Amino acid sequence: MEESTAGGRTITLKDLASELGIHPSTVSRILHSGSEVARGAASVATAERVRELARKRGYSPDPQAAGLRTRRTHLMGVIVPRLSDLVLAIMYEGIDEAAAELGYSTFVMNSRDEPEEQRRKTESMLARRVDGLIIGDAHLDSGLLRELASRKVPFVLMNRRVPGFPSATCDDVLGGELVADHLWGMGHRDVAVIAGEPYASTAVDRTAGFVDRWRALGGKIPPDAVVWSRFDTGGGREAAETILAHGNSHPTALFAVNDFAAIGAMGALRSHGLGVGRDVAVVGFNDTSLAAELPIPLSSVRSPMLDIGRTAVQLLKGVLDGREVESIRLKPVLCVRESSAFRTPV
Amino acid sequence: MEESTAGGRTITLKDLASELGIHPSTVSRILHSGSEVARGAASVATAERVRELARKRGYSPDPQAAGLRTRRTHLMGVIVPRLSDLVLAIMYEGIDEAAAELGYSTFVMNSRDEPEEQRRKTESMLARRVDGLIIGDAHLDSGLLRELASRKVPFVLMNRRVPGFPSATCDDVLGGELVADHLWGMGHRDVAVIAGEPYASTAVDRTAGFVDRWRALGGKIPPDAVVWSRFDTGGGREAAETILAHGNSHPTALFAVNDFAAIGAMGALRSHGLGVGRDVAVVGFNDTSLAAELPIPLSSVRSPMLDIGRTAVQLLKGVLDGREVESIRLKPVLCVRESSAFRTPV
DNA sequence: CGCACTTACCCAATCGATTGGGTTGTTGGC
DNA sequence: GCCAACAACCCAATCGATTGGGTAAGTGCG
Repeated sequence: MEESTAGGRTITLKDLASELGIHPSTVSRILHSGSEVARGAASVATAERVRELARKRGYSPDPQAAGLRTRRTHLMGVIVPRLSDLVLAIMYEGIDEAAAELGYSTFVMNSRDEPEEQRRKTESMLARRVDGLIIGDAHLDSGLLRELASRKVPFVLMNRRVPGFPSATCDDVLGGELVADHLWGMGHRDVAVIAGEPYASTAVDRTAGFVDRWRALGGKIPPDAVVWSRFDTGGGREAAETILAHGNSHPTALFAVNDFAAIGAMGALRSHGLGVGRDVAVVGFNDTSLAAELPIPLSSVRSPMLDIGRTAVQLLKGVLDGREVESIRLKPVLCVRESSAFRTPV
Repeated sequence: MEESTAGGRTITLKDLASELGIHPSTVSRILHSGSEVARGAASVATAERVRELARKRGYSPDPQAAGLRTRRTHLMGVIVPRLSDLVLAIMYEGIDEAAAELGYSTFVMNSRDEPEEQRRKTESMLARRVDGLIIGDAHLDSGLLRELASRKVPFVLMNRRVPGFPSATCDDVLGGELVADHLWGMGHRDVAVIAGEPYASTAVDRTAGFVDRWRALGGKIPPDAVVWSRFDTGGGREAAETILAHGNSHPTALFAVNDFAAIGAMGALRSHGLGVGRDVAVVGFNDTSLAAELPIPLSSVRSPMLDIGRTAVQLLKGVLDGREVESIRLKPVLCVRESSAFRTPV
C-alpha cells in the first residue's frame, strides 16, 4: 500500500489505462469481476499487469461514479431509536461487521422513537440512495413500513418485529417464558412486570411470553401488575414506584423487559427499603455488560445482540438479491445472578 | 411530500426540466443556490414554477451524481474505539446532529483502539470519499495522523487530543484538578488513581491534572498509586485489585478516569469488604447516565460529551472551508454524589 | 486455403448534476 | 434610432466507472 491518494490526486481507471496503454474499459473489466467477466476481457498477462499497477498506485474505485452508473451504492441505512442505547449500539456493531464483510458500508441514524423523526430519517437515508434499510425502531402500529413496502424500498426489521415484514430479532416470547419458569421455580407467586413501551414488539412479546407462561403454570397476574414504561432507568424507577404504590404488600419478584429499566427499579426498591435479591427478586433483559457488574449482579435474559445485527444484514442482503427471506428469531438464554437467586417458600 | 420515489422511478433534474420545457442546467441553478446564483439564472416566475414542481414531484438530487461532479460527498467519516462505549456513542449523537444541520451525513466505524484497524478503517473511509474525518480514537504515539496530514486529508480529533492537530475535547486536565481539589477538601490524604490507557490523552491528562494538583496541594502520590488500566469495568476491577494488593493499608479514595472503570473498582472494593463512600471514596469521569443511578451514586466529572461531538463537526467544517482552526477544550464540572460525599478527618 | 471461432481488446454511450461559456430578446441611455 | 447592458435561458463538456456492442488478429479444422 504505497498511497491511495498519490500526490493529492486520486487515481482513476483512466490513469491506469493510459499508463498501460490500454482502454479504461479493459481495466474496469479486469478489476471488476474476480474472474467471471475478466476471463474473456484480457489476457492473463495483461490482467496481471493491471492488477499490479492498481496495487502499486493504490487505486480504489470511486463509489460515486460506480454507483451513478450501476444504481447501487453498496450502502445500507440503519435506523435505531438511539445509538447511545447500549443494546442498539451492539446490534449496530454486528451490522457494521457483517456489512463490511459483504462489501457494504452503513449509515446509522437516531429516530428517538418519534414517528416524525422516523419518517424524516428514512427519507434522508433514501435521499442518500442507500440500497436498503435496516429498521431497528419499528413501531407495531406504524404506517411507515407499509408505505415503504408499497414504494418497494428494500428493508428488513431488526430488534423489533412487526408481523408481515422480515425481521431479525430475539425470540422475546421465549425470553419472557424463561423468566416465568425461573421465578415460578424459585417459589415466587406474587410478581409484577415492568413492561416497556407498548409500541415495541420487544416489550409486548417479552411481557406476553412471561404472562402467558405464568398463567399456564397456574399463577395469577392482576392487570395492574403489568406496568408499561419507558426503556430507560427513569422509566424503570417510575414503574417500580407505581407497582410499590399499589396496596400495602409488594410483589416478591419484578421482571423488567430491559436491563436499564431493571436498574431503575432496583433503585426504587432500595429507596423503599427493600433488599434486591433478598426481599424482591429482579430480572432484566438483554444481559448488557452492566448486569453482571452491578453491586448486586442482575439476573438477565441474554439476547444475542451482535448476532441479531449480523442476521439483519444477511436478511437485507437476501432482499437486495431478490430472494424471499424469512424472519429469524434468535434464542435467548437466562443468566441467573444474585438479584433473583434466592428461593421463596411456596 | 407526495412521493420521493414516484412509481419506482427516481425524479431527475432532466425530468423536471423537460416537464417544464426548460433546460436542466437552468433547473439546477434554480434549485442549487438559494438566491446567489439563482438570481441571474432565471426569472422569479420560472424559479417559482421549478421549485413548486420539484416539491410536488418530491425531487431530491442524487448525491452520487452531484458528488461526482463537484468532488465533494458531504460525508464526514467518524472513527471511534467502539460505539458501544456510551461516551463515544453520545459524542457521535452530537456529531450526527450537528452534521445534519450543516447538510452533511456521517459514517461511523469502530477501530477497537487497534492501530491496524485504525489504518484500515481510515482507508475505508477515504475509499468512500468522505470529505473529512473526525478521529475519536487518536493515540498519542500514532504515526497515522502525521501521515494523514501529509496526505492533506482534512481531519480533526475528538475526545482525545494530540499536540499539533486540531481537536475538540474536554479539558481533561481541569477535570483531574477538580477531583484533586474535591478529595483533598474532603480530607483525603491517601489516594490512588486508576489511570486508563497511557496512549489516550484523556487518561494521561486526567491523571496528570489530578496528580499535579494533588502535589501542588501538598499531597503525596507514590508511583505505584497510579495504575494504568483498560477503560472498561474489567480494567477498573483489575486496577483496583492491584491497588488493594499493595501493602496492608488501602487508600481512602480512588479516582478512576472513566465511569466504567470506576464501577469495576467499586465491585473490587465491595468484594474486599470495603464500603464505597464509607471506607473508600470513588470518583469517576464523564458522568455517564449510569453514575447517578448506581445503588451508591457515583461522583463523576461531567464532560460535555454532546457538545464535544458538535464542536468536532464545527472544527471539521472549518477545516473543509479552508479556515485555520484552533483546538477547543470544553469545561467539565464535578458532580459530587454519595460515593465521595463523606469527610475524612485530616 | 478459407471460414468459423476465439481471444484480446477498443469505442462510445450512459448514469445525474454541475458549470463555464454562449445566445437570444428586451430595455435604457443618449 | 443605435449600441450597450442586462435578463433569461440554452449548450455541451465534465466527473469516473460501467457495459453492450464492435473489430482486428490469431487459431483450428475440414
